[in-house]
Amino acid sequence: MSRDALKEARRVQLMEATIDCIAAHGFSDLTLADVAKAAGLSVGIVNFYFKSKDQLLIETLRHLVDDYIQQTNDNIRNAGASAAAQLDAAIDSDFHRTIANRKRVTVWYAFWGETRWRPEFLKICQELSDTFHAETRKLFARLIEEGGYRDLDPDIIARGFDAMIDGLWLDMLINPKSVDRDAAKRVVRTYLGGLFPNEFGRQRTGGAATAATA
Amino acid sequence: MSRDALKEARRVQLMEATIDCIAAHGFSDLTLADVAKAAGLSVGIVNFYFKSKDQLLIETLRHLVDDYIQQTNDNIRNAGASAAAQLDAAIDSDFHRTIANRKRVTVWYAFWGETRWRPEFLKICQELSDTFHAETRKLFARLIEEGGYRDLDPDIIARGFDAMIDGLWLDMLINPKSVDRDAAKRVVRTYLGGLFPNEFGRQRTGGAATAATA
Amino acid sequence: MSRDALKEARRVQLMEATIDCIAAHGFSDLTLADVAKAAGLSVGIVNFYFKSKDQLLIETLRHLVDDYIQQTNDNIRNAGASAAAQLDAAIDSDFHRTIANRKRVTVWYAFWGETRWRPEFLKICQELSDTFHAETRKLFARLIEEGGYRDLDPDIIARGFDAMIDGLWLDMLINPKSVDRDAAKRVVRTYLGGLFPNEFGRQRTGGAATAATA
Amino acid sequence: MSRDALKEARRVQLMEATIDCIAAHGFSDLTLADVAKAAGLSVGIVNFYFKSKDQLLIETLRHLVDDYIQQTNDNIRNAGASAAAQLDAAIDSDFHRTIANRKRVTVWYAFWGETRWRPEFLKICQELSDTFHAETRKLFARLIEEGGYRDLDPDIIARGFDAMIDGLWLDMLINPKSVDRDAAKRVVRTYLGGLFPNEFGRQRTGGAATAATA
DNA sequence: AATGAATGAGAATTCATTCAT
DNA sequence: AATGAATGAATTCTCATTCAT
Repeated sequence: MSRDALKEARRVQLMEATIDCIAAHGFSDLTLADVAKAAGLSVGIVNFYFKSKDQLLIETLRHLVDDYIQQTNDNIRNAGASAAAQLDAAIDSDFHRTIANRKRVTVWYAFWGETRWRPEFLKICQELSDTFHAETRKLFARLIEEGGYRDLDPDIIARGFDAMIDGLWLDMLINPKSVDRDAAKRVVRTYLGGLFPNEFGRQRTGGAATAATA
Repeated sequence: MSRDALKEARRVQLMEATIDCIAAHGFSDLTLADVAKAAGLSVGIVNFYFKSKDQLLIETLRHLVDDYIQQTNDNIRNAGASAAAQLDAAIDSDFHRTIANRKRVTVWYAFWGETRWRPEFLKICQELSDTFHAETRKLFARLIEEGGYRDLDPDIIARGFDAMIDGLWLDMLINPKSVDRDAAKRVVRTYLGGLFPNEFGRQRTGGAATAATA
Repeated sequence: MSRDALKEARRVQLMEATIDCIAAHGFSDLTLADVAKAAGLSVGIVNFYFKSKDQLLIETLRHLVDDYIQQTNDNIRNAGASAAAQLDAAIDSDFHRTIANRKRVTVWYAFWGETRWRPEFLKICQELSDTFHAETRKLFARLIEEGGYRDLDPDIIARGFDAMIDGLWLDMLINPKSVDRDAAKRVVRTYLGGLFPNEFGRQRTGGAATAATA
Repeated sequence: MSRDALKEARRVQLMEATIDCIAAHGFSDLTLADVAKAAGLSVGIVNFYFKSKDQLLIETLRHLVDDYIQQTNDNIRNAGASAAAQLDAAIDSDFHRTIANRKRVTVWYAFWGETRWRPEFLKICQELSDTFHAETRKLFARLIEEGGYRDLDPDIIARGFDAMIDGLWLDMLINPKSVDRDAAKRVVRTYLGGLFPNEFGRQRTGGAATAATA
C-alpha cells in the first residue's frame, strides 16, 4: 500500500473509532484518548492525523454523510425504473440495518444535537438535507406524473417524507421496543398510501413491493 | 413568599438559565459558571440547589417536558370537541412560536443528542413520547370513528404524525429558511389530508380550519 | 484583610513564586505546576488568578520592573543633593545585594532572552530602559554643569553608563568569581573617573564617596 | 566531498537552521520539527546527527562562539600594529553588521538567558568571556605602556570595555531605534576618550581613526 | 442562604525521540 | 543516509465540586 493510501486508511480508521466512541459514550464525553484506544493507537495520534478534535469531528460527520449518500444512492439505483419502485427502495434503504442501526442513529442524533453551535456541522447537515430533499422531490414529482395524480405538491410531500423518516429514527432511538424497522416502514407507507393509493395503498404488511414494481 | 416557594423559584430560575445557556453555547460547552452568571448568582449556588450538574440537567429536561405537556394540553383543550378540531389544534400548538421557536427546538435536540447515554434523560423522553403517542392515537381513533373511516390503523398513523413533527423540528433547526412554521403545518396537514380527505383534504394553503371545525 | 487585598496578596505570592522558579529551573522549563507548588497552592490556582501562563509572566516582569524602579529611586533619594552623590548612590544601588543578587540577575537575563518574541515583554523593558536613560542623562547633565565640564555629551555618557551596568550584570551571571559587587563598582567608577576626574578620579578602592559628597 | 566532510556540512546546515529558528521564533518555542524544516530535511534527522536537542543547542552555541572569535581575530589582525589601532578595530568589529546584527544579538541573548541552568552553555560562555577578557586586557596593558599612562588598571578597564559592549548589544535589542551601530561606537569611544585622551579623546563624531593609527 | 476562593482530576495538545522502511 | 509515522510523557488549561466565611 502506498504511503498516501496508508495515511488515508489511518484517517478512516480513526473516524470509525470516533463513531464507535460516540455511540458508546456520547458526544460530550468523547475523549481523544478513548478514540485512540479504540483505534488501537497511541494518544498523540489523533492530533497527528487531524489538526484538532474539532477537525476530527467535522471530518467524521462528513464521512458519515458520504457513507449515507453512497449507500442510499446504490440502493435506489438497484431498484426498478418507476418512481414508485425507487421510493419504495428509498424507504427500505433508510431503515436498512446497515443505515438505521442503533449505533448509526445514535451518532446522527449526537451530531444533530450539536449542530446549532458548530457552523461546520450545520453546513454539512444542510447540504445533506438539501441534497435529499431535491432527490425525493424529484421522485415524488415523477410519481405524481406517472400516476396521473392532481393537486399534489411534490415539495410538501417530500418534506413530510424526509421529516417522518428522521422522526422515526428518533423513535427508534428513544423507543426501540415500540418502533422497529418494519413498523417504521409501515408508518411511512401508510403516509404514502393516503396520497398515492394505487402505488402504496392498502398493504399494511407486505410492503409496496407488488404495486411498486408493477 | 414561603421558604419552600422561594426555594422552588430559585430552582426554576436556575433551570431557565440552563436552558438559555444550552441554547446560547451548546450542551457540551455548558458550564455551571455560565449558568450561575446567567441567573445572576454565584458559582457555588448550583451545587447548593441541585446535587450535581447532572441533576440540574435532568431536572431541567423534566421542566422542559412539563412545560411542553401543559402548553399542549391547554391548546388542545381550548379547541372544539371533535377529534379533527383537536388534532388541528395540536398541529397549531406544536408549531406555535412559544413551543417550536428556535431556542426551544435547539434545546430539545441538544437533550435528544445526549439521551442515549443518560438513562434518566431517556426515561423522561420515553415518558413524554409514550404519553403523546397514547394521546394522539386516541385522537386518531376517534377521528376514524367519527369520520367513518375503515382499514386505518390509529397506532400507525399516530406514530407517523408524531415522527413527522419531530422531523420537521429538525428541519427548522437545520434549514430555518426552507421550513418555517406555516410550511411545516401545511406538510402535516397534507399527510392527514391523504388519509382523512373529508377533514383535512383539499386545503393546501388555508389550513384545515374550515373542515376541522365543521 | 479585605477580599481584594487578599486577592492581590495571592497574586504577588504567585509572581514571587514565579521568580523563584525561573531562578531555580530556568525560563523554558518553567511549569505552572512548579509555580503552584512553590507557592504552596494547587495546580489550578494560577489559571484562576491569571488568565494564562503568558499573562503571569507579563505581570511578573512588570512586578520585577516596579520593584527595581522603586528601590533605585529610594536609594537615590536618600543620597546627597549633588549629581555626583546621586550617581554614586545609583552605582551602589545597582550593585546592592537586594538588587543585583544572583537570583535577580538570573531572572532579568531570562526575561531579556525572551524579549525579542514577546511584544509585551519588549514594551515593558523598553519603558524601563527609557525611564532610566532619561534619569541618568539628567544626572550627567547636572554633573557636567555642576562640575563645569565642557565638550561632554550627557546622552552618550548615560548610555555607556547604563550599558556598562547591564554588561557587568552579565559578567556576574557568567563569571561570578571574577566579577563581584565591589569589582563591578570599581569598573564603573573608573569609567566615570576618566570623564569626571574631580568627582570620580583617583580613587580605585574607596569609592567616590569622599569626592562625591564633598 | 568525503563522507566526513559531508557529515560536517549537514551538521553546520542544521546548526545554522537552529540559529535561524531561534532568531525567528525564540528559544522556548524552538522545535526540532522547525529546525528540520528550515534545513529542508526530515524530522528524524536532527536526532541522527546530534544525540539530542540539548546536544544540538550546545554545539550551536559553540558554533556561534567560534564564528565570533574567528571574525574578531581577523578584524583585529588586519588593523595597524599599535594597541590603539587594534582596540579601535575591535570596537568596529564588535558593532560590524556581520557580528552585531539583530539576528545574532537576539540569539546571543537567547543563549545567555538560558545559561544559568545549562552547565554546558555556561562553560562555553565563560570560556569566551575569559578569552576575550584576556585579549582586551592585553591590549589595554599595551596601550597604557605605549601611551605612557600611569595609575590605570588594564584589568578593570578591560572589564568595563567588555561589559559596555554587551550592554550596548542589549540596547540594540531593546531599543534599536535609539541605539544604532554608530551611536554604540561613539559611546565606547567616549569611555576610552576619558581614560586615553591622546588616543581616543576629543573626537565625538569621526571615530578614533586619526589618533589611533598615528 | 449565598458567596467565591481553592482544589484537583481530567482533557487537548505538543513534541522529543524512536524505529521500521 | 534519510524519512516520517508512531509513541507517550509532559504541560496548559478547564471546570465541577467543596467549604470557610
